[in-house]
Amino acid sequence: MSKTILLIEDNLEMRENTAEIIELANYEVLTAENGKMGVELAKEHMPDLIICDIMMPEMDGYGVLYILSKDPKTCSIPFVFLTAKAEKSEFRKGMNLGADDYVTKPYEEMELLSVIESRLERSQLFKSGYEQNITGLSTFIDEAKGIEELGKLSENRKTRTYKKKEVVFHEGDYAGAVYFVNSGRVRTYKINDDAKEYSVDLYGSGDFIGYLSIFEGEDFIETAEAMDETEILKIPKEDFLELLYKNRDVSNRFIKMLAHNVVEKEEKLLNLAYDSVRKRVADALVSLQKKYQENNAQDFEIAISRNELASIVGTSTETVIRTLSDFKEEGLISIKGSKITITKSQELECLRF
Amino acid sequence: MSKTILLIEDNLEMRENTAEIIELANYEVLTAENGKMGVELAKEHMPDLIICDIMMPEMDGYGVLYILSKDPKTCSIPFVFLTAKAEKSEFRKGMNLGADDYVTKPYEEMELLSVIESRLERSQLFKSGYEQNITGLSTFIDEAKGIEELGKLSENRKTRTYKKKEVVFHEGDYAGAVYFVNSGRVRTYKINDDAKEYSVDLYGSGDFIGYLSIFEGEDFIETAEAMDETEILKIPKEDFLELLYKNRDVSNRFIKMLAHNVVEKEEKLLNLAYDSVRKRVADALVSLQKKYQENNAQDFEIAISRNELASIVGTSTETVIRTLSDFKEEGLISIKGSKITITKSQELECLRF
DNA sequence: TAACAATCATGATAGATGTCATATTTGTGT
DNA sequence: ACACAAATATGACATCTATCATGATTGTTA
Repeated sequence: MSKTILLIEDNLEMRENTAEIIELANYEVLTAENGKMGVELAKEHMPDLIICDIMMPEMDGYGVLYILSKDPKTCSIPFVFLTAKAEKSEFRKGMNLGADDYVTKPYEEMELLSVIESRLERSQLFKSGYEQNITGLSTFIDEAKGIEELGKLSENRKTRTYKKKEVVFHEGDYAGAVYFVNSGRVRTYKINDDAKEYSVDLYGSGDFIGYLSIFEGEDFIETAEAMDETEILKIPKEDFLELLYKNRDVSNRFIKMLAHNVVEKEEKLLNLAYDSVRKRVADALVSLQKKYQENNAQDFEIAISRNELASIVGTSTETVIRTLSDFKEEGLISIKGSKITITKSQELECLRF
Repeated sequence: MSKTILLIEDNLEMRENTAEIIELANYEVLTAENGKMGVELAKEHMPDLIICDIMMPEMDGYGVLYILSKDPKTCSIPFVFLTAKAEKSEFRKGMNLGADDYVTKPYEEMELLSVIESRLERSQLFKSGYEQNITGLSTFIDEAKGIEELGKLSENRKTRTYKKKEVVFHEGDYAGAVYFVNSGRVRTYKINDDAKEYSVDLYGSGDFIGYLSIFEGEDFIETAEAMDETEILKIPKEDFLELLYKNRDVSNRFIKMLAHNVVEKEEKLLNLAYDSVRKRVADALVSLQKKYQENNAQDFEIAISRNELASIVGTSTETVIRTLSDFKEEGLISIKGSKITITKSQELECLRF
């Protein structure tokens, strides 16, 4: 699906010219002839990028940026100024307001297009999980492969392959890097005083791991373990933080992602406190399916050991096994070896007792 | 300790002039007369900021930036180009390489100094992001309090007083504002299908409430209820977001706080999954004391109903009451009416069974 | 393919916690 | 100070879950 770009520009000729260029590059273009209309269109259509003139009647470009960056819905849309004002003071004013980039008129086609492309790619990086309707555990990056910025990060770096059950990092290890999953699955868990594991999060391809520890202190606060044969890229924390802080839209997406993560955990706490194991197992199965099923493939098999499932649900392995047996008898799932297939997802999802 | 700035500039007069200006602003200055020397000095002294000319013999500014940004040691040093080339193409080339800013010659003193200052400030924030220790949620606010902007927020606004048990906002209400606790205590809770409450968070004076909902959607995702007579300030979400986004400092702290919040919830999940009610009640008491005891006052009484305590622990009221009775018999706490005083905090904290 | 280890499955049982009932105490308002 | 509602305390019992034991199945490796 092609990206939508909102162009706000008062000059008719300029607007049509620019729109044409962008359309030729296969983007969808929305145009607005003044700031007010621009803001309205932005809120209504949620474009992937906004290009905006500064000098305009009704409302100037600074005003547009100001308004849009105060709304959590629109604050993380990349914003590029397009203007004849090449003067320093103007440049500084725009950047201070939080513009992501600046293109001065007259521009060359290539210049404009390269700015568009690089901004879109960057913002793609931190698409937050809930925007993509992923339930379950935090996926805050998707389609990360092939993205320029990340490409830069991974240049000259080796990916390493971890075997099933191999530990990526241990709780207490020095947290000098975050990890990026290229393929496979990883789970992170914490261990309590009785040596029981609780799975804190699950990750798939396109996810960063270990970023929380970076904000908490020197060391990793959890253990990460490959669930399959998994390919992982190691990224020094400096690089990660640079990527994170460099752009307004990226860091705003990160804030959203973290906020969503908190909410998700709170939800889990509520479930863990009062829901029966039966319901929690059902929830875990459904969210595992949603998380790892690709393109809604039919007959998706959930590949997870009873032990790992138990650590997600927060109960003993035997209890999980018993519950699965019950589900099987009731025809809600089918079991082939250690693989689980959900047969009645509707019923499983709505399970009350 | 004053910051060190590395100035790389081939023109003698320009170099001395600029160095003088920077020194007058109380920074320490290192100077290099060409790119090669600049790189060496940078690696040796690790300055806090680098100002670099573009056109130079031996190695030009782009080369310096390229080399330094490949080295993990030096890649996070803010890098500012200082140059006569005001042309767009040059500007873009530098920014694409990862320069943080651009100052064109001839510059005014104020311009240069303001760029230096803002870049140093910003890089300082990156550091604090993961190098500083943060203990609680309210720390964000404690620090924010000192920030001018927050003062402005509360000016000209009325506070409202809520009675004990009065609801500040309901789950499902439109989230058009966040709330700021001036005095008193507030708890937020969610309700599950069986109408059981789980206390998601506790707040005291100096805390913001309801900010998570703003990032999640239109409505509040939880209910907030005063635990005492409580004075609360209502802040429109636009104002809150302005405070948050306008200022790099604040948004950086906010990220830190959110990350910490996630970790805290994960910790709670681990406890809730495997710890006995006994241990969870003990933990809750200790953390309640830590949260609301002012200046380590002696004989601090925890004022909380058994019902509220149960919703924090995630268990039934009766079970909490039984556990408290046990603690009382064992001499760990004393109970006066509904008030609880911890008498052996050491033992309570280290409780295993 | 056979052998072996790991995982899965199930039974028996004890302990922890939830639920309902009821008595006692506390707090509040008049 | 009194009355009444609300909160706290305790008992009896049912239910859920963990634990330990043991057998069945699966998956892996030589």
